Amino acid sequence: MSPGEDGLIGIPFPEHSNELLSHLNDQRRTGLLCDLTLTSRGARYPTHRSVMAAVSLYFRRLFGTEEGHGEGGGGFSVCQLDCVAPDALDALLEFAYTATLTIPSSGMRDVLRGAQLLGIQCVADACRDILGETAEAEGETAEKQRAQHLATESMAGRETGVEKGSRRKTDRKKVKKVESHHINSSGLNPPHASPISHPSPASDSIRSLPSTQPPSPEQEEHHLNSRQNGDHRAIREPGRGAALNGELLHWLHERPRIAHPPPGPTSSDKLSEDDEMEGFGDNGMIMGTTSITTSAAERGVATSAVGGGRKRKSQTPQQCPVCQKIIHGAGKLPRHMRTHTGEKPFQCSACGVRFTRNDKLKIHMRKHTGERPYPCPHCPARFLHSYDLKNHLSLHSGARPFECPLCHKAFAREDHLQRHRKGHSCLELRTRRPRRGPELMEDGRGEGGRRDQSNSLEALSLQAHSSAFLHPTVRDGGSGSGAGPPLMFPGDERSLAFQAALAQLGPHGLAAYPDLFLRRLELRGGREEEGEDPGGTHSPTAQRDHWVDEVEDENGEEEAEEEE
DNA sequence: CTGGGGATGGGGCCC
DNA sequence: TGGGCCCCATCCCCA
Repeated sequence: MSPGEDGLIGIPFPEHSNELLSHLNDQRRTGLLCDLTLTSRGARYPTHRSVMAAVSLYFRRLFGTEEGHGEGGGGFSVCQLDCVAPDALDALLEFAYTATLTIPSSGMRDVLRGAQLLGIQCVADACRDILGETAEAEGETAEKQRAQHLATESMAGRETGVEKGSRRKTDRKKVKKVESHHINSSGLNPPHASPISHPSPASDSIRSLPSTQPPSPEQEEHHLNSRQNGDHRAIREPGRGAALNGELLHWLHERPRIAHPPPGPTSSDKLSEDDEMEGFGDNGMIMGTTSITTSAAERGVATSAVGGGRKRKSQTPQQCPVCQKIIHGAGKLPRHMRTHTGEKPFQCSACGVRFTRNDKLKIHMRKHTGERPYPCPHCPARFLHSYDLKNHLSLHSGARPFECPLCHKAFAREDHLQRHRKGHSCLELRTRRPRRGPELMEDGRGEGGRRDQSNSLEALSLQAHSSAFLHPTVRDGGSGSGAGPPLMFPGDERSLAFQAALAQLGPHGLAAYPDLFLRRLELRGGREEEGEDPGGTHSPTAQRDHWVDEVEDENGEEEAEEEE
């Protein structure tokens, strides 16, 4: 490897993330390098600003705001979070440092509340899913409580706030952000929800603020419906009481509405017009895509929510008493339960094979009847399943939309890419640095081979926790913002917390994140001004392709250098 | 290791 | 609300 290769070789260390977390957790337990102490009702939790900024949107915004003061993360800080129950805070910290959330069911609500307050989306989602039904029951009361809180709440004193240092309040704007941030602590305002914050004299102690409740599914539904009905103003205008409060509450558990690529920096000013970005565009924060790995389910919800044409079916999620999993869809719980009981009530009359589901039996029966209802239009092949046909069709088209970002090998199927990624061949190939171009062109860059980065990167999307450590803007590269928003935003507060997190991760940490790796290439190439949309197109896909091509061109150039 | 077929479980839509 | 049907993601197995 030549010196010029820095940043180009991505050698994944799958265990690194875990080890890193483990070490950080050790440091936390021993207080080593801890530069932030969270307190809750007397309990103190030493932690690391970088970690908290990486895992929590709340802190990300908070520290991003503070960076402007030159604090640089060097000052020892105390953040009083009395609004988060100590047990919940403890659980959330455990999650942050271990990727595992361990909580008693009785404490679920507190954890949910804390996750919402701190902007830990995946935890909030998980808790909310589990609490879905019961939260509904409390919805009305909680709503009233929040409305009352909003009317009466006031800022917690700065001495309880984030920085106990002597940082001057030179920037009223920034102070205001922190203030609204504290409202968040009580009324669940987002740190940047300034348009609807209620700055008030810092008189009340944060401890005096009653605890808050997470929004119920009904509230979310109401909110969603409002959005769907185009009634955006109703929930955006300040001073709308409960409805406004609902909007405030929504900021942290904003789910991805759709899989379409979030706009890059160049289109951020359009965010406010986008349904999914509503309420955040004015902050320039890409919030609607906070969630990380959009599951198929989430994408489904997203589609129905934004598609406009489809109504969002009111589904009452049911919780599996065995695995606690929330099963969506009416009548789906019995079906799910059979996966636990092993009950297979549907038996094939021909061969006696039993199935847990009758639709599977029906498909199975096609074997006996010879029915293959999915014929390939290009060849005589016929298939039992539609997805088999889909897979098969990729053979005809030659499309290999799933490409390994490390070795650039392209696959026709996502699961094959995943399998490839799990193995070591990828690492091996990449280390050898085979010639790229022609091979790739044959494999996946043909007509249909215009790689679908959306799928490709999405397939490589990080595990939930790891993703939670990535800045949303970066994570969203997987779902399409890959329009090439730069990894860092010079002068942008978003970058600072993220950089801090990266610093904590170290260079190897980056290698563990494929899409990050790609973006690092871009940065390294001195393309920070990418945000200016140099390609002249605002098409996310076009931009992404353009961007990826340039990255590869860059690789090619460096290979040439290497040969020299 | 890769390509391909099949199995499994979950969610959405519809009745 | 339950269930049928379908699609999807993922996993497993085999050549």
